[in-house]
Amino acid sequence: MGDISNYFEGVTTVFRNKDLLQIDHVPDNERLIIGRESQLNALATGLQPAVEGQKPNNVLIYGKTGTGKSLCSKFMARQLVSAASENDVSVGVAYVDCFQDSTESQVIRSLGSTINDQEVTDETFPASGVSTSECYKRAWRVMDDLYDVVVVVLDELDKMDDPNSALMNLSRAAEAEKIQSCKLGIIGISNKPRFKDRLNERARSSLCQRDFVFPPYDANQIEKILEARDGAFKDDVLEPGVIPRAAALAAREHGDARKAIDILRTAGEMAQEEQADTVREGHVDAAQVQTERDHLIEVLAEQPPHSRYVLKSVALLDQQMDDRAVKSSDVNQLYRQICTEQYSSDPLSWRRVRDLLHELEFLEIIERKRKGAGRGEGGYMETHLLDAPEIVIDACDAIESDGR
DNA sequence: AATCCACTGGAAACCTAGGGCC
DNA sequence: GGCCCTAGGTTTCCAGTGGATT
Repeated sequence: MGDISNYFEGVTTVFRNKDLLQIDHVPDNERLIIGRESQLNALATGLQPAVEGQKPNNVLIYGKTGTGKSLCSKFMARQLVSAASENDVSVGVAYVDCFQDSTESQVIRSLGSTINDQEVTDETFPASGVSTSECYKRAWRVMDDLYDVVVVVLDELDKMDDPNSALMNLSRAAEAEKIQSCKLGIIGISNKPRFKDRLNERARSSLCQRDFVFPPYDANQIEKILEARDGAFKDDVLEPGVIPRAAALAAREHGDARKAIDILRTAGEMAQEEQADTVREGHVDAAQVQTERDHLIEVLAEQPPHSRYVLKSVALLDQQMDDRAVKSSDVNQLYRQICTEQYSSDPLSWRRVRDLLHELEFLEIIERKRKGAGRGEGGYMETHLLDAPEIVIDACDAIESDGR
């Protein structure tokens, strides 16, 4: 081995175990989960029967982003698997993010392929080419073949196009004798408390056997959460004010622990980049701006290019109109102009632009209100950006230049 | 309270690309 | 090879809507 490693020498690192600050990191000790004792207990009670190989209760969980819903569900599912295996009960857990897999067909495919073991069952779950009902049948066979109990975690359930049909099919699997020996339990996770209203009678009664709420964390709890993960850093790297500062910033926005952890990790990365020995409060403030931009870029990068052109038009109008409302038809006008002049591509139809605006609203990047302008003037939609226009424009441009 | 209009958003249909099964 | 499936992006058509003005 020659001296190929020079690149890594002499770079001081502030991290000891950065994994602790990844958002999907699930602690292996419940003492590291702060302030969620009653929720963990409720979850455990719901899942309890599965330890004996019985059917677990279906559970519905509400709570805003970053309140520990996914974390607790994953943690408890893992506990369940090991507790059950001591009784010789084999439990399968399928975690499905309905934001990514938003149609019934995608959900069942994703579910199937996570619990599947092709070597044993000889089943496959191709992304296309097989009907949805065939995928269900394959999933039932996999469950019967491999497991005594299967727990399906449906995260971001409110982001599903039509949750009813999938929920009905899953919850009624046993009654309809689709699966013979295997028991199936569902944990549904939703950001919106009103989600229940979108469900029909059957889906609601089966899913909502038990439901409970994850309240937002307060600044104190967020501080403890961050402290619980300070092993991510080397000793004495964090200056005293850092954690309280990060906690305060995150608590200001509806107690989002995920955001707090993001900010802390980014602050560390920034300190490291400038080869500082310690992470200071200044890094935290800079990290907050950075994470906001990063988040925007992450979301926008997955959108079709024209969605970004539309958003950019909104941002430009928002910027130049001071506090006058932005009308969708104005957005369309500017969008058409930007398309031909800046990106030299054919603008999409007016109808499609309205759809893109609708999607941007759904992604919580813009906010809209319907207005009527009066006799002979028609009605229109008032659009507002949720972030500063400069950040939005910057993020759009960053993706464009990054894209190739 | 009736009117009026541009805008809104649902529905249907089209197209392309990707793929499985017999 | 023919027939079946799904997905994503788009267009076309159109009934419905809000609220200031009459």
